[in-house]
Amino acid sequence: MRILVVEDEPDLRRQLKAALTDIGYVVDEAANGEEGHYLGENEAYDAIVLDIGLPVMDGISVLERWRKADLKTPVLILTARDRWSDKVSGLDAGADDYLVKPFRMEELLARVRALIRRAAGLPSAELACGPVVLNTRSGKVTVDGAPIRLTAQEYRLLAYLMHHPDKVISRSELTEHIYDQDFDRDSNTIEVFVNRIRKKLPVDIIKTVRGLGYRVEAPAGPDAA
Amino acid sequence: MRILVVEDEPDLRRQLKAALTDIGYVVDEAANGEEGHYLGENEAYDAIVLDIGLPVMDGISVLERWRKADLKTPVLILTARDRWSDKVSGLDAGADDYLVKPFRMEELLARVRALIRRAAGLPSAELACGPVVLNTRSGKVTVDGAPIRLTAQEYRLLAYLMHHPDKVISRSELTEHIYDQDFDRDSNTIEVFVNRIRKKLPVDIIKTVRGLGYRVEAPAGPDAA
DNA sequence: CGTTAACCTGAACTTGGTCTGAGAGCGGCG
DNA sequence: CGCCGCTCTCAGACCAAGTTCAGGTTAACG
Repeated sequence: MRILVVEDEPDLRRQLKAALTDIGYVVDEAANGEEGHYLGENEAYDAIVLDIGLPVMDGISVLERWRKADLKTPVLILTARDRWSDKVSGLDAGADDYLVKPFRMEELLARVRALIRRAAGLPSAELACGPVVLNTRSGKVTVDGAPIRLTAQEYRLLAYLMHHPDKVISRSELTEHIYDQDFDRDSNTIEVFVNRIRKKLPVDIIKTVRGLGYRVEAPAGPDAA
Repeated sequence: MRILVVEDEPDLRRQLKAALTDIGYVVDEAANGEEGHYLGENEAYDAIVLDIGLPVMDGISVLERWRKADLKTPVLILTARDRWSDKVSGLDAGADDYLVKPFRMEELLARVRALIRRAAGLPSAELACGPVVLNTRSGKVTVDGAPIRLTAQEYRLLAYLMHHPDKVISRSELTEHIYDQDFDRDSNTIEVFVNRIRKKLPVDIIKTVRGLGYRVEAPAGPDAA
């Protein structure tokens, strides 16, 4: 998953990036509203953390512009404690959640995770596909309860696919979401990681759709329901 | 379906082609207005994506010429944010929709899909013919709810036929719309694919009209069916 | 009813996308 | 500084989609 952090204060920005990176996300950062707005509109993020009190272009305006341009990425806004009304206008402008500064990093991580999960329309923090279970909270994958050791990239790839069950994900969409801005397009790393994951999982939940990309099937066949 | 992309900036052109190809369209590209104009007039497209700010011959002129020549293909124009008036003149010149740069690829894909659908006079993104349902958004075909595995070409062929129910489609019209520029005319691939589709679908919705081509019948006869 | 041209169909062939193993590059950690 | 594990690159093998071909079948027409 790829996250955008828009925060002017260098120290907090660094902390946010570090914490989000630690739990396995790919993070881009913007130091002001203008840059943030541009990135949000042009890159593919799974969630955005947006400080409301920004120089150059304030957070509310950025958010409003995004929503006007029909950007659906979930946004978590950060507000100062003494600017209580910002929270309301932020939610009005289309924020999906808010957090009052100062906050505990743990809290933020939990909320970002929840945003990504809800945006994918998933009911639980545990994504299951047959015997394979991916826990977004612990960042662990198990098969029939037995833990599987995945590297960072392997996990990101699998997590992204499992967040979009039954949907064909193209190679380019995958690279957009598990790498940051600059990455060589014509490379077969995606295939290599798919291969590795397949070798580590006893069941092959990743189907390749020739010419289009990959797809993991939803757990339970929705059969004659 | 076959799309023409007229865009001078190589990077954006590549992205557009990639995205449209990803969702199963056949894409031709032109790097300037002249080339674009020529292709649009001489090849059979189902939709055209046209950048307004082009060298050699600007987009508005291209579009005007097409419309003057009575070309009815739906056209989506791309305009720069700061050239607001272009949008208006573009619509005046006969554009069917517009998008302001920068835009999100998903947005563009949705609009192109909608253009093609509307041009065919279809009310919904789901094309039905008896028990056979083709979903243009997900690119999936089901019969009585059960999914059918089609290859890329099979899908294109079926989609084109189902976009024009009750109309007899000639072999040459089919090849024009599911292949790009250079394709060997005297070949029986169309017949082979029709055959394959017939074998995959339990009901034969593709009727052959001897000497003319193929036809799928409209879903439900209003009454005495 | 026979002839002809159009169409169908199964199988072989070709092509290009995908897979996969081995190894180089790189950074972290002891 | 050297080891180790992760990531990426490359080349060749592999495989399914796409195409061609050859022969069979069907409809149109006199």
